[in-house]
Amino acid sequence: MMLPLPLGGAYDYAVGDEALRPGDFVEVPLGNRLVAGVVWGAGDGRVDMAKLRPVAHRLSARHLPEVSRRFVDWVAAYTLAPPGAVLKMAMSVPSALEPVPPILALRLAAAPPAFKDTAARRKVMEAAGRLPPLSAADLAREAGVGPAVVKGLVEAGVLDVVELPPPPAFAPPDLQAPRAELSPGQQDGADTLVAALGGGFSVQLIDGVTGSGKTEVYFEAVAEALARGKQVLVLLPEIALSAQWLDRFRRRFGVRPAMWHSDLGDATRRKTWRAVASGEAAIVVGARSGLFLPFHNLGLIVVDEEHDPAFKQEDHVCYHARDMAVVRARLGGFPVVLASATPSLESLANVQAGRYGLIHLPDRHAGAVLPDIVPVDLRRYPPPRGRWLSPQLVAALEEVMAAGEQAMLYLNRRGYAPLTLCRTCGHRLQCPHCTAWLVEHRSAGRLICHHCGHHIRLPPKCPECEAEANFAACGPGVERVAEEAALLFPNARIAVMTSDTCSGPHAAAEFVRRVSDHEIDLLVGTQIVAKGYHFPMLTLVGVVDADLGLDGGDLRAGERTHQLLSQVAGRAGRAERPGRVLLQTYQPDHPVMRALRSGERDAFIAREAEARRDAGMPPYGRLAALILSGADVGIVESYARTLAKAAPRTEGVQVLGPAPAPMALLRGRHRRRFLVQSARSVNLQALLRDWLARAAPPKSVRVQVDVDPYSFM
DNA sequence: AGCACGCCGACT
DNA sequence: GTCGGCGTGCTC
Repeated sequence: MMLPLPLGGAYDYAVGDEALRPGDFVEVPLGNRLVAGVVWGAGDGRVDMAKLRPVAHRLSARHLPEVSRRFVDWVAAYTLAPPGAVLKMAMSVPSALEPVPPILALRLAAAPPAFKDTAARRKVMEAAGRLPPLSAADLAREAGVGPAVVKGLVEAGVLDVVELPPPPAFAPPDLQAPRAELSPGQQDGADTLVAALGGGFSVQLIDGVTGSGKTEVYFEAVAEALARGKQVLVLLPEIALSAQWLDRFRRRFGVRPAMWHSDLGDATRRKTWRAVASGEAAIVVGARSGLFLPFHNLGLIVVDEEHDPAFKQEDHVCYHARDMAVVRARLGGFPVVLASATPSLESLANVQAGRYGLIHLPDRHAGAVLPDIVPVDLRRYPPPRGRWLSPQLVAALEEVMAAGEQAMLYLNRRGYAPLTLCRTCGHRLQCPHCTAWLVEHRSAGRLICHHCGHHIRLPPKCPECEAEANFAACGPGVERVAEEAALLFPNARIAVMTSDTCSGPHAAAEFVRRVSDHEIDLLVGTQIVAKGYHFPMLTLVGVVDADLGLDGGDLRAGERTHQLLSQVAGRAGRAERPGRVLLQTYQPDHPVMRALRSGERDAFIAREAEARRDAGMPPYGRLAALILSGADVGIVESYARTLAKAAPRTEGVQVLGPAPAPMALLRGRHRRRFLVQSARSVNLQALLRDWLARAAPPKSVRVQVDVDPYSFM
């Protein structure tokens, strides 16, 4: 029996008379409570028969399909997570396993017995005769009487209680709906995808610039898979922000797809999980956790914006949803489609190696041209002291504002200023629980730690030298840039869009509407604005600090900056209006800036790939991170030394560390990190398992294994 | 993950 | 004298 708990393995239980098959959901006793689990197979006999407790009962929910169970095992083995922790993701809606409560309705009995006739009762009978079966409350409301009257009639036998079939949870997509006219290039791509649907497992990468119609191309594959009676899963990095994607889906298929993301309500989660299991939900669009839904008949996965770091889960089970989507498709024997305007180096390398097919869509449709990308050298054209917008960018903004068009300023920094220091003694306001500065959020009137949420008001005195408050805000955040813009353009309607001002799908949709309806002239935002939005009147994008994110020891810093800035640039000028992008940088000759300016992405990626190949880094070598954390720094360090002594000494394997993790203190826990690098031929998981088995951590130290780490934080 | 058990400060 | 804080240990 696999239980959705981080237990290290399956638990054995005694089975009574009830026949159980692998995949069945059951309830079993554990300690003094009952937990739901899944029959994983015959017991392994490692636990004494006398110790086994009996299965409480089988749950009525449809079994978890074999392919899902193999997927759970595969992900657990790959990530070194306990299989139960992975299963937990597949059992994220415990209440969905309970029997569906019947929907009861009332209708007139065929042969009612004699009963006392009253005016109120007549009204109810008239309504019941006129309308389809309704719930007691609805019938009372329709008849304009109190609930007691209806209840009385049921007791008198005049109204019968009938059970209604559940209403359809999700309308089936309309496959006959008129579809967008495809260009010849798009049609070729669609044909390739449709052909792939007949051929078992394959991976196709759609590499298409912003506006090239990637979505329309893979919609053809979605339509074909649905027409073949298969279920389809589309993964988006941040489904909550995808109102525009949903609009396009609705235009193509006439309905809203089932959605799956973390801020669904309980009832919707339950309904969706059940509809996926029953097959009623034919198409699901979801965040990464959608991979673990109980599909019985999945025939296609699309991973849109496949390069997006949001697909990497860093907590609990560390996995990359794009990679696991490929695994899920392989186990299910069907194709997976990856799509991006800026594909990941990993996916491009897989194309090069012949493992993935490539569908290249080089053109923006409807004649729109790619924006002009121009670096602004801040060394030669610095902004005035205490300002962040260079004269060039200000001039460009003036032109756009004068023309009645829209502009966007992009800065990947929330708040007003990333650092606050005391002018008297130089003390920097720091989070007590993390290795991080407190970020001033002036609009909220406080300083916030972006890592643990700790917050304080601006103190009246310096906590160090106790001088009367004399703090200096250092560096810009979006709030500060918006303040500067407001000073420069007092008549412009300026809005700040960050996760602080725009949390949840409704707020995001409202922002998108306000920009689309031109209620906003200038949008200042963090990377939230880079996400695939399409604003026809937006003709200028200013990147306030293009260098942000280039430094730090991150393996993918260059690649990611290139992707992010390409995506941001793609917001400019998508309709007939040409767009312009200004990148403020101190490194205009940096390869990332050169690649952006020239549009020579492939050459840039090829150089990055070469550097990674030389360094034996992914995807040409394997990499894993081990993060040790604990409240007591001494215990963590001593365990780190123990681990270091036990480190594997294998040909082709290099262990780096222990070193303080980039966030040496996070939420009050001290962190040390090892990096393990190996050749592709090495079984890294076996090596790590063996290593950790030889030096088990003390109880107060947590070890997190991150195979294929992304964030180096 | 829960939920117990088990040892040290502020209350009736 | 107890109530209860959450550290750590176990659940087939």
